[in-house]
Amino acid sequence: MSEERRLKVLRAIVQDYVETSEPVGSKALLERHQLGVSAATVRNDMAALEEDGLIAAPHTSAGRVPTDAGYRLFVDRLSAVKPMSQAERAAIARFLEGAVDLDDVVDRTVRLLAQLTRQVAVVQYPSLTRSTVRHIELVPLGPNRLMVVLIVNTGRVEQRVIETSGDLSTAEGEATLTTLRAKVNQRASGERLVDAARSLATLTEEFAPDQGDLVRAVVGSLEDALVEEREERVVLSGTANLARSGTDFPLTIGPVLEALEQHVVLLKLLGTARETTEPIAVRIGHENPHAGLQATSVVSTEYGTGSDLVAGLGVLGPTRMDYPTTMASVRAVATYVSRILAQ
Amino acid sequence: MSEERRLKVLRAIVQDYVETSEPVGSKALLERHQLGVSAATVRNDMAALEEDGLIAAPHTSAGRVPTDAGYRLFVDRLSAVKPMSQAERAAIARFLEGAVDLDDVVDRTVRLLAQLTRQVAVVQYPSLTRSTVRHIELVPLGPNRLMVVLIVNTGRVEQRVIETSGDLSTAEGEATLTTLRAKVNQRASGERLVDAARSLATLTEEFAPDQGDLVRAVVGSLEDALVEEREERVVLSGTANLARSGTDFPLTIGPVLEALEQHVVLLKLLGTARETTEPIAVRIGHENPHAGLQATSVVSTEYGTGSDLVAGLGVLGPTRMDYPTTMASVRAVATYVSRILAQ
DNA sequence: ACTTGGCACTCGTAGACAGTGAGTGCCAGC
DNA sequence: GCTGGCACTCACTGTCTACGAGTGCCAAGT
Repeated sequence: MSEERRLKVLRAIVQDYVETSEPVGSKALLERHQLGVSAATVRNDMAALEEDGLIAAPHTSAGRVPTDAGYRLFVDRLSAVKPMSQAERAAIARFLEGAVDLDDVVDRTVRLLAQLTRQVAVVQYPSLTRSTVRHIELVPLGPNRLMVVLIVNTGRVEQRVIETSGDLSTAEGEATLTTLRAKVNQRASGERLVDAARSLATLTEEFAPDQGDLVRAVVGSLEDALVEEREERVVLSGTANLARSGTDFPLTIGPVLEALEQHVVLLKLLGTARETTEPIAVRIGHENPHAGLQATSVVSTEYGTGSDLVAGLGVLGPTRMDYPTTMASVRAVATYVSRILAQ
Repeated sequence: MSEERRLKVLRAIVQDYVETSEPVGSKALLERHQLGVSAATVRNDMAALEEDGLIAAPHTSAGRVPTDAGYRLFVDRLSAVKPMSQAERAAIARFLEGAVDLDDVVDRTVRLLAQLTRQVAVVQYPSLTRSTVRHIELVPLGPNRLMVVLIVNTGRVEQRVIETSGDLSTAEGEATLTTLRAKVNQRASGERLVDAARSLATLTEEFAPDQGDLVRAVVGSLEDALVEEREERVVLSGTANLARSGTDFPLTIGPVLEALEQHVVLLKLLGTARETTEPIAVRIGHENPHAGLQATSVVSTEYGTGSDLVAGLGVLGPTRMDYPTTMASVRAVATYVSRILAQ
């Protein structure tokens, strides 16, 4: 019994099932693929595949459907990422190039990805980890309220509002603020975020004790913003595609939507993309940690400019998904958005 | 035939249908409400109501279901906003008070609203229309790229990146930038956004012709940001509730999700809230302009601090919705978030 | 002029039942 | 190890029936 032909059969099953979304039987397989063997032989192979847990029958005497393990094997060994046409690549590039700022880049990326794959697209905001501080601004909002604005070289802006104990509206208060603004920028500008945080920590010493509270408050809030990496934000698009995906699983669409609302879950999904050695990570069905996503697959990858700016991006859809083309789209979009970000 | 009793019947039908999500017949109505009349009488009344287009029968010999017009009458004349308990109000206030910045306020608001109403919540970011400019920062990102940051007194930050023709990295370029930064702030700081835009328009005259390009570019981008009110952003939460809402309309959930992704549509929905005189606007079924939302209702209102800071907020759900309690939740959340924003 | 009880009628729903066909498993032969 | 053949299993479909919820209408009562 040729191992090779068995895999061919598995591949044919996956392809047919993805296309028709119906369990595929031995006869249908013969019609649609030139396997050069008879139906009975295919049946034997299918029995073996079922034995191995790669396919399963929903019920007696229906066709077979790939299991998660079957998809996994298909993705790992039976498929190649489908190359995209030159025209498609050009269209992607053109669409992304119209972006005016970082928000717009991310926005366009996520929309594009959703449209290309006709699935739910998830894009993480570029992380600040390796970025540097461009500028820090302190804006008084009232006698006891101060807004701290952190501008990063990638174009991201972080803002915090803090309550101060001393009165800022007095002449003395304003003077302190001016000094503080200058010193903070002197220490932090141009530094990497982690370094800036470290450097700011010792700033309190340079001020009189009675200004200590204000300085501590400002520095504390900056450290927060710098270290906590709070801007681990994600954007998503194409949720409507979930409803469209065949009569496949409109029943379990609820849990999926719930999972999508918990951005922490999405971040974890995209984060694990970095743990693999593969350029494109695929997580299939039960391989997903989250309970609501066990009927879905996630195709994700990294994007960004070198080691400077790294984030994740990907799509989520039913396990019955066209992996080769989806992977191609994800890869292409990641490539081009990285290029745009590099300017 | 007492007009009054007929309305009582309509109210009973709406209430029962909202609760059971099944067409309600004359008999069931008698069991659950003390109407003091017989089934036959109720039937006559129901026939009259159907004649008036207030209720309809899904098919012969099933119960009746309210029409959009029926809900409308119910909301306008047959129901009162259900007051919330002191404990609930306290819980809302406590939850919102934990917010650390504007983003967080909006985020918490939308989550809270979704959870309270068990529906899809939509919150618009506070609009800048009446706000004033706090500060403008010009940050060079490279020899030919400049980031313009606009900080508004409400705490919002807008950013744009522009390409410049002249080289900014020369000494001369930096000097121009410094001057420009000073002049721009001098003219715009403290002004209302529209006024600032007007005031900036004449700025070009103060610079040498060869700097005109740069100045024009910066001013143009600021005017964009100031006038275009691009930060008409909306956030939403609770989309998973759509799936849960009975076996009501999981069929048409697709179009709804699509509509929700088009933020322009949502903005328009919230915007029209301001056109009514009612404190809380209710748009029912076909009253919605968007085709995908004709099976849904929107309950929305304004929030913000006086005339200074006004935006919309609301929830969206199936037309079969508990209007009195939903309206109560929307009103309460709007009240408290306004209070928080007023500080 | 309403209200009421009664009654015939309509249909949607649920259950039973048989027929059909896709698909399988197995076996004997090549 | 492949192939054709054959019996078997079930899901699916369509039809038929019985049931019951609910209506519309009418004649009688207040």
